[in-house]
Amino acid sequence: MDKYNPQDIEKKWQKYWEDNKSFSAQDSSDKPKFYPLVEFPYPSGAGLHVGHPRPYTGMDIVARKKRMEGFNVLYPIGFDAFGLPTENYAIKTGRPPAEVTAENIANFTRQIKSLGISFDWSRVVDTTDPKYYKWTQWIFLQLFKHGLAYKKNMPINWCTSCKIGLANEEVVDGKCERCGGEVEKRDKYQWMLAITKYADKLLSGLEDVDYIERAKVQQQNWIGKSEGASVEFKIKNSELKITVFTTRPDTLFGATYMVLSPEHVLVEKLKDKINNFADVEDYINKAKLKSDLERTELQKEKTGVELQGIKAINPVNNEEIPVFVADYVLSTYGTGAIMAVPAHDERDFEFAKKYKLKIKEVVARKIGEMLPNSRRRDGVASVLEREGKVCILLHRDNGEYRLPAGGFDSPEEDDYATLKREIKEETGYTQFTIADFLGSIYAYYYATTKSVNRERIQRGYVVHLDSYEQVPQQLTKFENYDVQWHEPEDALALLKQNEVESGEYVFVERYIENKKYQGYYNVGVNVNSEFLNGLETKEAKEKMITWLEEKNIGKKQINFKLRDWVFSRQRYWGEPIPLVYCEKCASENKGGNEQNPGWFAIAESELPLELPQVEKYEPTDTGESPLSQIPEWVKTTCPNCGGEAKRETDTMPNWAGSSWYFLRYIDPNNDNEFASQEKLKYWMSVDWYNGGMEHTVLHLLYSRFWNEFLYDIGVVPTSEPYKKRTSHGMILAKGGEKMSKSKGNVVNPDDVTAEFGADTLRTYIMFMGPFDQAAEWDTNGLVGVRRFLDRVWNLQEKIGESTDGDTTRVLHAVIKKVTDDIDNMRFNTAVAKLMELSNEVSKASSITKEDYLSVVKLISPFAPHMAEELWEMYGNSQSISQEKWPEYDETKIKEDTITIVVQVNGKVRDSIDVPAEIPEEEIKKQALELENVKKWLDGKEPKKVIYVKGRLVSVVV
RNA sequence: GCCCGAAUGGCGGAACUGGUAGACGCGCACGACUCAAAAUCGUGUUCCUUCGGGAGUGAGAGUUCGAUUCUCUCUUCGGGCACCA
Repeated sequence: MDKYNPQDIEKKWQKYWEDNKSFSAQDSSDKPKFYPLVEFPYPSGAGLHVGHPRPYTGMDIVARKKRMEGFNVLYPIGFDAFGLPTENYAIKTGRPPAEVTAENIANFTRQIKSLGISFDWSRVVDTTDPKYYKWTQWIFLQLFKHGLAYKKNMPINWCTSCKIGLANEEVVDGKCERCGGEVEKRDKYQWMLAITKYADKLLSGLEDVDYIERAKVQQQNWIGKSEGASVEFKIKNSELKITVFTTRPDTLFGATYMVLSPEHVLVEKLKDKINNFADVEDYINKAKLKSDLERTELQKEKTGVELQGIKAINPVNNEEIPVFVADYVLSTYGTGAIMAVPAHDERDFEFAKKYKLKIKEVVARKIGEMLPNSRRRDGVASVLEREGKVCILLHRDNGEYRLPAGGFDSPEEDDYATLKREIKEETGYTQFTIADFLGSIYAYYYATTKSVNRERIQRGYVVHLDSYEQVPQQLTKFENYDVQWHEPEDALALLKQNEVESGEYVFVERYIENKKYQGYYNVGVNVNSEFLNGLETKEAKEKMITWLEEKNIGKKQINFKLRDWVFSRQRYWGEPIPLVYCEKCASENKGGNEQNPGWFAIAESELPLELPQVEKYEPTDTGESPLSQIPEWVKTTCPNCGGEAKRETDTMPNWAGSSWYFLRYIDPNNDNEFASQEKLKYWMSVDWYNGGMEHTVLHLLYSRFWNEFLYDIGVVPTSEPYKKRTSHGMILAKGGEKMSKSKGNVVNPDDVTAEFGADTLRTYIMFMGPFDQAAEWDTNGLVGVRRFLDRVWNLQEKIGESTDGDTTRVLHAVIKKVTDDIDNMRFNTAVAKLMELSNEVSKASSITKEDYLSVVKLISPFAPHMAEELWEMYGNSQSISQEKWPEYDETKIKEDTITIVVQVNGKVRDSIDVPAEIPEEEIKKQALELENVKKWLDGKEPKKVIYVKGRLVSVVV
């Protein structure tokens, strides 16, 4: 027998697969289809590192097994090759990006092929190939024609030292990634895609797909749907209005001021009426200078400036309220203005405290359950304090504890008067000052002292006792209390004894936790809100929206965090945007796109609009794309009037090519369509898409958006492109660091395959740990996996006349386990089971050829080269990848004799071997007769004997 | 701050639906083969122990005959979002 020699074997089979097109998918077949997908790589100059093979191998194992289970599998690969690293390399070396890209792709291809992944190499796509980006441009034109692309003035990141516009990803900690220079915002007209029009679809589409939960949650958060209302506030002595978005229209009565973002257009419009405009302008300029980072980092203290001379009118009570400009309000969310409700919003509360603005409470926390025959009696409660202790009253007859509290005697009585009266009556103290307000509670409860149900709004106060002098308590029949002083925590414990959650308990809790009133930011019951009083938040919202809609000053509104997609890059190495601008048509308002006067799509027959050759790839001083430096390319004729016109010189972001590549794999060489309808119907959707967590928001969302759009215009068969989405963990260098060129800790798969072989690399990467978790690279681990493969190879020696019973049983159990594990991407435990199987066979005296080949088939998705070689050696001509996946026989897994563990009081004391089908009574009897069990029973009668079938007997004494 | 996820031997990790914790691999120790070493094969390997046992899955409580698994509180680490009105 020859030794296992992966280097020779692997080259041989890679050539065989290539020559025989073993993994080419069939566009029509009787077999069911299966379309697995991995994210295609960016072909960098650095080549592959060991992180790349993880998703490729994982899905390869799934794909290979599916083929053996009789599926027609399309497992494609390609290259996402537009983008900055190549462009930056071109700038540095002056070499054309296309040339560099071709080299990198060739290298990546060689490396990926050396791993034995069963990709269909006849369908490779390259996003920089004009035959491919012809259709990227075509899709963009469809978006343009359907009103989903528009040009808008947007701030871009401008590096002051490189003098170029940077993509967001190139800005690291507010500095330029390349030179470390300052980055500032500059406004530029940019093409935008209206992804926000698909916000609802992108959100609801998540309900029907099988994505890992994290990916769904991240997308949901990114889309950020919130339901609420828009409300108009009039400005006093002006025709102008301030419109706000709020998720809490129920708190409108508590809106005591308004805030505009520094960028809000109204500030300029109100200029003449603002008495302190110089101050306001100064504040706005300072806010503009702050970078995004500073604005969010300096969130410790809120700042703002009042627009003096301006008052807004709260539409629900016609109160005049002040208006501020403050940068804690974002121009990019909602309407860029808010109504501030300091009592029920943490940020507004903080701001109001600082600028001493009115805080009006309109929502009270709700306590208890609605009781029948409730009687409303509002009142106050006081946390009466003295030397750090608080006053508690003990009822002499029923032992109930309470705080000094009571209801109002007359409608005119205010809180202070009620406190004064009640504290005197119940405690005899008369000298005190109000130290703090603790908020309101809306409570339903049973008043034991008076035997009635009550419904009450209770306002809580911290009351500081100034003198300990007591007048006699004014006891009545029901109010018969002893005054006690307790530490606040003890008081809380005593109040808790009342069993019913009381407002008073909550006040002492707030007293301890907050020390003072902090506002209430949750849902509750409306107070101080006229027609909303007594309503719970949900009903109050609805009633307020109805009221606003009736008065025509507001309406129900849904708002999203998702923003439109900035689609322009002032860069060379991207798809040219195939649009033309005609000044003449624009000024004469002739034809063209409604939202974009003067802009026209080029004729489809002119696609692809190819990237021209240029001398230099640097962006220009003005931040224009390098394409603007080629007059002969820019100059063109207007598709509308035939006159002179200019091409758009911006290019697309590199998210564009990857937003639809899964469609092109289906029909990669089609020159007439991006893919044939027939083929799309056969292959779509992608059955299983695996990728990195870093792409769950942008790439996944963008590609879902494009696919949903293409579905809406009737050119793809499914709304959602991916049925299932999983994620792989990163592979880290030793020490848990990320692998990076600068740290010099990158492991190149070429070195690993040269030393150990591709099959060892593949199997090791799968064995490292759970597929979806990060794993540390450890060369020692490779040794163990190589030993395993050597052992499997050497098991040939065991081939003989028979397989013994134990080995047969293990084989069938492993078939079951491995099949199940692959379906669930539990590759690490699948490999462990295969190792157990090979250990088992090593120990056995012999194994039949048929059973040995079953072992080889089970290993084939992990170590395909070795499996093919062994398969060939034992007289089979067809590739093992065409063979049938082993099936297990449940009856062969069953054991005749099983080991039952016997526990006494939860501790294992013995075990017995019994026939598998032993009756419960019999096993219990046997267990109790065991010497060890008798010893631990110590003569006592067992209280209980539990039998868990096939597992254990538990004896309880 | 908010929302997720995790924590198990010297190390990576395993454990079905609550039922013998530590599968599998690495490392280590001993043994076989060898003049010797490597490779390979075999045996052992959670900790403590008076060898009867006892303790043990980040910490503390709870439910249970029985908890790595379920509930609550806390600690640490990782990830995502972050003034989103």
